[in-house]
Amino acid sequence: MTTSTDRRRGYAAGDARRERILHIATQEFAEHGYRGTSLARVAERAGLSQPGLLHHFRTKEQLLVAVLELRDRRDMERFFDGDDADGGLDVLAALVRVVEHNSRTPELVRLFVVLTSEAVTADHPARAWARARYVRLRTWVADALRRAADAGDLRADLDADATAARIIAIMDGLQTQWLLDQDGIDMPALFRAHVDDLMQTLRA
Amino acid sequence: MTTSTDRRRGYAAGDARRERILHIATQEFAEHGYRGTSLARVAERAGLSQPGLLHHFRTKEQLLVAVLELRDRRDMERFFDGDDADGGLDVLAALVRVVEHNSRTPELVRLFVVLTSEAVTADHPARAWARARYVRLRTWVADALRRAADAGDLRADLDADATAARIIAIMDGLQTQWLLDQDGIDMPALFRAHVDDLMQTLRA
DNA sequence: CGCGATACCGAGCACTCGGTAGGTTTGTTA
DNA sequence: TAACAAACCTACCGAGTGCTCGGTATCGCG
Repeated sequence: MTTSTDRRRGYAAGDARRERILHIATQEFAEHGYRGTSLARVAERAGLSQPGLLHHFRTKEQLLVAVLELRDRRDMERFFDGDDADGGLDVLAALVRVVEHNSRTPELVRLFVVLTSEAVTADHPARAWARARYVRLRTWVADALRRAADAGDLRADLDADATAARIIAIMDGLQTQWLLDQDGIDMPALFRAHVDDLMQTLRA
Repeated sequence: MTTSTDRRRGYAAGDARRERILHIATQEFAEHGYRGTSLARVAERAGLSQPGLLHHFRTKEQLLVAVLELRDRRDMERFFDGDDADGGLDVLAALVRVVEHNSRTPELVRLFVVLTSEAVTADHPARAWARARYVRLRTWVADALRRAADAGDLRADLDADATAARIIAIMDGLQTQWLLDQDGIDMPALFRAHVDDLMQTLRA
């Protein structure tokens, strides 16, 4: 089961196994999507039987949720590590660093691109997650932009919500193009150029 | 089989049936992706048996290819209809119109978003198509931008390839956000704002 | 009319899917 | 050490997958 908040003591072997399962499931979901991933294959790679896997995660959907929760948690930790607090304009620099980091971990980028887009199909278990994630991201970037405007770093009349949506859109769009042609697309450079142009337009 | 260039005479019933199958398959692929779509369901909705469907399209993959070819053809016709020829700066206005049209046909947008992203997974039959489509789109927008620069409408030092990649990225990124929250995201307005900013930055 | 191509259908193939039932072994704790 | 939960296993299920085989009925042309 393993929701994000359970404190179990003992049974270290089980915990280790769950961790390994999540690691492998992350790879499989990234490479084949949710529908294209089979529990049997995940189980085989994790070194147990398929019912053995279902002992730890009762359904395929619960496995997916656990993978997404773990990744969200990891990403949050990573992001609010180097520079935390409010930030304001720093958020743009932080996003550039995120894109640079992403360009070194294509498998995790693939996970988000594949699952997010798969989630726009009917009755997909990750739909609510994808939607909530976008709301969270947009709100978060928009708030930072507003703080930057209040601090006088950006024009007071900027449309923070629209700008946030556009920044996130370009991150996502570049990821797709980059995954299909990693040699032909310089994702970090393209994103940095966009942020530079944005600064030029929005500077107070 | 029905490749894009075959001129068969007679057998109107078969042609009509194929057209209907393609129409339904387009909907199914858009709603469930390639992996989530079943031939049996497409056949049922088209009013024939599953082997009957496979008589017209020998494999699931061939059905997908036929759907993609038809859509590419339709889109090209639509786009090069109102204003054709070179265009230069007109291309940006044309792209704005495309986005506005897209906002009225969410199912077709979904088709591209779902299949393109599914295509970044391993061994996906639409991978080559998605990659080639991006190369084509980028080249096409970049060429138009270069013509606009040559004509003196845009700065001579603009990076046409990078700008083209970014424009397409934002179109795609906005589509994903919009599909997940059609009421919360004003896709045409956001794209138009981006193009306006771009013009301001790149005007000669 | 004759003849080949087209347009199907029913049955079934070999396989995979997520999930269940019921059991044994291993580990932890009182 | 007794009690119990966790960590598996084998065996299996029903449903669904894309696809094939072998047929038949119909269509269109010479």
